[in-house]
Amino acid sequence: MTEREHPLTPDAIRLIATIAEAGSFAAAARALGKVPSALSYSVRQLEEALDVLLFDRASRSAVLTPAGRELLNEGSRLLLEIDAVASRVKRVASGWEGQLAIAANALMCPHTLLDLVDAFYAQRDTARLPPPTRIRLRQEVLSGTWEALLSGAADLAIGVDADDTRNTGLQVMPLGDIRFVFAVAPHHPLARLPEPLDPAMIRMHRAVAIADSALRLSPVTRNLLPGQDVLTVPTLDMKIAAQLRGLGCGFLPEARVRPHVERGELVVKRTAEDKVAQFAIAWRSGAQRGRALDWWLQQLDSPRTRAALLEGVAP
Amino acid sequence: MTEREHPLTPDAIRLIATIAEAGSFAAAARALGKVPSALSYSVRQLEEALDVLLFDRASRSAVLTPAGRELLNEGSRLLLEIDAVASRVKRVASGWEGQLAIAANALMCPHTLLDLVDAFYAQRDTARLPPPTRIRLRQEVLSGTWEALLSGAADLAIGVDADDTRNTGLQVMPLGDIRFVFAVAPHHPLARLPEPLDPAMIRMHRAVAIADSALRLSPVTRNLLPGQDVLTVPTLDMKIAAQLRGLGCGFLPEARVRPHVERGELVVKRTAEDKVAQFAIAWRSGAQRGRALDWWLQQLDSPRTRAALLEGVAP
DNA sequence: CGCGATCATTCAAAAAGTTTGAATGATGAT
DNA sequence: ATCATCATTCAAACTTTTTGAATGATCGCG
Repeated sequence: MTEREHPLTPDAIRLIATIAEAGSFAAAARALGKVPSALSYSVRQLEEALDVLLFDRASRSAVLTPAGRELLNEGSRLLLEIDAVASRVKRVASGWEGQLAIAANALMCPHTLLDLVDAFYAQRDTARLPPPTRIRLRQEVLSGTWEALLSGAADLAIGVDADDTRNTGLQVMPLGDIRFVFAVAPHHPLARLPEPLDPAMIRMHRAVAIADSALRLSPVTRNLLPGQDVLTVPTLDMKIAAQLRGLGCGFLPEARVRPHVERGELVVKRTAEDKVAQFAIAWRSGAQRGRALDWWLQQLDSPRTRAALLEGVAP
Repeated sequence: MTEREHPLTPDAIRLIATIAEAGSFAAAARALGKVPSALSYSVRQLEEALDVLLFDRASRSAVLTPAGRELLNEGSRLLLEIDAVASRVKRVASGWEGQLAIAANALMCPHTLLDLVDAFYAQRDTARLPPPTRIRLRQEVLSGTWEALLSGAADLAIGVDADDTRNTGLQVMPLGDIRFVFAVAPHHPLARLPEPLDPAMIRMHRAVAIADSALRLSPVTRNLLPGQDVLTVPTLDMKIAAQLRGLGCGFLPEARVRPHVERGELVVKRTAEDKVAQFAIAWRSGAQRGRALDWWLQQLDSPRTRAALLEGVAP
């Protein structure tokens, strides 16, 4: 004898809902084109399997018990989810990925990323439904973007270091450059010194750096001079905030701090050499390419979108 | 002919999961005590109903298609939810409410409320499960607590004004008193004046009041002298913060501001008369009393718990 | 390359589950 | 008190699922 089948089927839930709505077994039977005894039989099967009375039998009309009402409430929600799963399975069968994980370098403009997510979900197919693919957006710092891609935690990486050569099994296309400037608060001692700043003078002041989000590295930073004090923060925004408060000095993406510079809240100081970093987009080439990844790669192929990611200019 | 039944039943999902886990229809059939053709028939029914191929038929072993994998993932989650609903329906049948809405006066100590919620959910029955009742905790100000109860939005009200007589269809039991003190920041002008404070002097300074959360009232406040300027804030914490900053003056619950007074951050000034408010607990007596409401009323029957609610002392 | 074991699928027959229709007792409206 | 409508029970009929046999395909092994 095989395992007993689960009684809480979508049709069982719909039956309870229909009876409750119709007010009686007889009325529900008429609505369903069945005879009342068929409903009586099915409800009894469900009640016996759950070991719970769903309808009050003392009354002639169909009155739900508290448990019956609970089943009605929770069951209605379940039906919606079951329909959603069925719909989603059909969509995946049509070529969409179930989910797409995107690792974005923290230097990428978050507004532009969210604009892209918005545009992705604004798509409508012939059934007027958005793509079924669940986008998982994650933000990484420094080598964390590569890390997420190589480890399989991400399918697409936006803003990987173009000079990094760890690209086995990946496809890469250029994204563009980000120009960095050395910035301090107006009341910071370095703000008053002549340009270009002497490295020895820089070393005497605390740097503000972002902790690398790469999983296996201990918190380590870049662009630090040997022996320099350092304040480590988790995000670029906090780095900017710290430097605005004069808590330290360091390089910041020029586009992101331009408004602060224009308002006199930060001072840009030239250093011995300009600092420009080159970025790229990378994705795993092994797995079959779905429609969601296709769409994102197509968007990222646009110079305008790339510029927006790098500079924070709306596309 | 009646409407076609929904194909995504719990047993259908389990079947797909069993085949995927076993690696072949034949192995799954052996595991289920059935013949392979029964599985072949059921899978085909499901695939035809969804109009989706779930298994790759080119291979002899059972390989899921992307859609099949999606069904497996989402279906596993659905099964857990379906089981949870069945379990919950059984629990409700045993006397627990599906949910219990509690409206607490903002003057009640939030930590004590959360302690009670913790203790409620820490209960375990013979099946080692917590109560199935979902607690909906809401915070109200002034007559909002009564309002929530009378309107049916809440089943239990903690901290209703004992002097309010709108208790038709409700049961009430006393909770206790809250002593209020008139407090200002040390640098506030009223801080330097002799006691008891002259009402004319109080009227010349802005009061800080909390907006009444009662639904149908326009924002109106209590304990204001005619013609007095008033800053209205949404919460007691913000009222305290505003008064700490010297933004205004007014009555505050003595227990809640005692630490600030002890640290010299607020100054208590005597006024023409002491202010003590009496509070009560009320619940709707019409509906049958479930085990969750029973539990809460039992807890609130304790003088120690009441004191904790009023004074912020841990029970 | 040939052979044997195992696989999935098809199909007729059998078994199990659901529905029908008749009968019965109960309830509510008049 | 009477009548219409209700839910339930049960045997018969209908529908769905499972079985067992047959078939063609695939994979591993010698």
